[in-house]
Amino acid sequence: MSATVNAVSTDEAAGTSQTVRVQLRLRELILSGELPPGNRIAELALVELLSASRTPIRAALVRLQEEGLLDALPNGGFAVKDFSEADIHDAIELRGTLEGLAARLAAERGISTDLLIAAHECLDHIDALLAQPALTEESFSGYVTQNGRFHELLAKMSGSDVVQRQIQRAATLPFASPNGFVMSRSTGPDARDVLVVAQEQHRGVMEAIVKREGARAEALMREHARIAHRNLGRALQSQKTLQLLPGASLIRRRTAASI
Amino acid sequence: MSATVNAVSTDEAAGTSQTVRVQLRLRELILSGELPPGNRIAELALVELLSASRTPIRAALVRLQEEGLLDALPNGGFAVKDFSEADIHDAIELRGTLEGLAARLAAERGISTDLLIAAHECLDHIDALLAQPALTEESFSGYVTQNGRFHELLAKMSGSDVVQRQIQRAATLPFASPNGFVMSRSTGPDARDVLVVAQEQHRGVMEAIVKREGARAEALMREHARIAHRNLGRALQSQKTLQLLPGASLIRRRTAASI
DNA sequence: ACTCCGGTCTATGTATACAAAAGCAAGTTG
DNA sequence: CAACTTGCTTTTGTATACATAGACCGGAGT
Repeated sequence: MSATVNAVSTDEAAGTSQTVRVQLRLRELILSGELPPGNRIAELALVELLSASRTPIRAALVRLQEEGLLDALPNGGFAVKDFSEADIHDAIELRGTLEGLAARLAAERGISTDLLIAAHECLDHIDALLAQPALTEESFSGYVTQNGRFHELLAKMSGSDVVQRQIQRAATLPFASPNGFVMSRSTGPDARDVLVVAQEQHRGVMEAIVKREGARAEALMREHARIAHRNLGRALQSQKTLQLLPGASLIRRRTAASI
Repeated sequence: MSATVNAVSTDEAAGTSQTVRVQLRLRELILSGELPPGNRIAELALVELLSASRTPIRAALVRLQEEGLLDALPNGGFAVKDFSEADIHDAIELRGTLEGLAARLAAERGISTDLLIAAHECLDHIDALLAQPALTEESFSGYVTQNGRFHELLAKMSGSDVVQRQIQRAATLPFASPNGFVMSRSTGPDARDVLVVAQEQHRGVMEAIVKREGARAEALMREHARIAHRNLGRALQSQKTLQLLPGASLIRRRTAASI
């Protein structure tokens, strides 16, 4: 399928098709702040930047638009979307609602032992990381990994592909992702405390699911997502912690001086 | 932008670009049951069927895949997705949850008088339609219009583009749409009663939103969506009412004899 | 007769060529 | 001096050509 010589200039992981490679690379460019929001994206620039022809680039742009990272301009072309603080707040609330739905469905329908075991492995892992009084950068990285895995498992526990898919879509926005603001909180005295609280909620949700307490599982999962609200507020106050947030450049500050 | 002669074979509404035209026509083909689920879609067949080149067809296919109507096959190409009864159930629950979120946000944040007036106009219109003891086909059509408009307005009342967008995405599946099963219930003795109940819930939600009762608004909206669950069960029992459901061919019957 | 292998062929992914519309700049005119 | 117009340039949307990978079919061998 892949045509011609497939001149892989950047010899990095490009095992897949051009379209996928371009899509991944484009997402990186958007979230890292190159390709600033608002301006129209010139396809020709991407051609030489990504060393692919316009066709796969165009396909990737369409996919990213459907994902919600790009806006379709009225006269053709795309621009990187920007998000107000309110948008981010709502995106977090949205993820919480969807994860709450997943938790409720899991509780009502029951989950497979495989998923139960995997989830408990996750949580045990996090407990081990939090057992130390002080957190290293490594601990944080480990938490991020396991936390992401737990949320992924929870979506699966819903037992519904439709719900799982929608959760994945809602978490595409980097700030709405379960790990969105975790790294931005890695410094500071109460860094560990936040994770301890989050982990307590993880345990609570699993207990509720096992006990078939749907309403409790849902409420806990919603509240769990709301940790991100507080983290958002803190992150916006400090330019330093904002740097740790992927896609920080997409946030449209209220006090925007430009234009 | 639009190249060449733009040979509009079917001279129907084609004011927009080729891609949009193809996308709309393709959705029709999928929901109407041509392009049966499971089989790979041959792009060349679409070229002569839609009289457009492969490029806009391909773009439309990608968009429909992101919408969830198509599956990407492992070795390239797309196939029309099919949905189990459980999938449809979950899609309805999902829409209910999202509309519940919209209602709660509307209640918590308050809504503009413009939206309030528009919503009440909708509901008054429905009341007028239901005032007659017997329902004509025209009444039903009117209900569908106003019902769709009400749900659209409710999404707007959330005050959040993010939420509104997600609701729209969740309602892409025809059975998950607010009007999905309404037509399939247009016959039968209790047809009017169902609409009366639904309208009562409409009124309840609006009252809750105005009174700033977020939890009530959310719960009512969820329950409102669940009307579709019962309608789904009835529709599946009768082949005749199933014909009235757009996209009925996408439903994978449990007792599928094929393969 | 069944299986394995090779050739052909079709269909997808990709690259590129082309046409038209939007944006920009410079020139001209009131 | 400003505003409008006109022509060019840039850029997108579309059409098409090409290369490769998987599918299908036929034949040979065990």
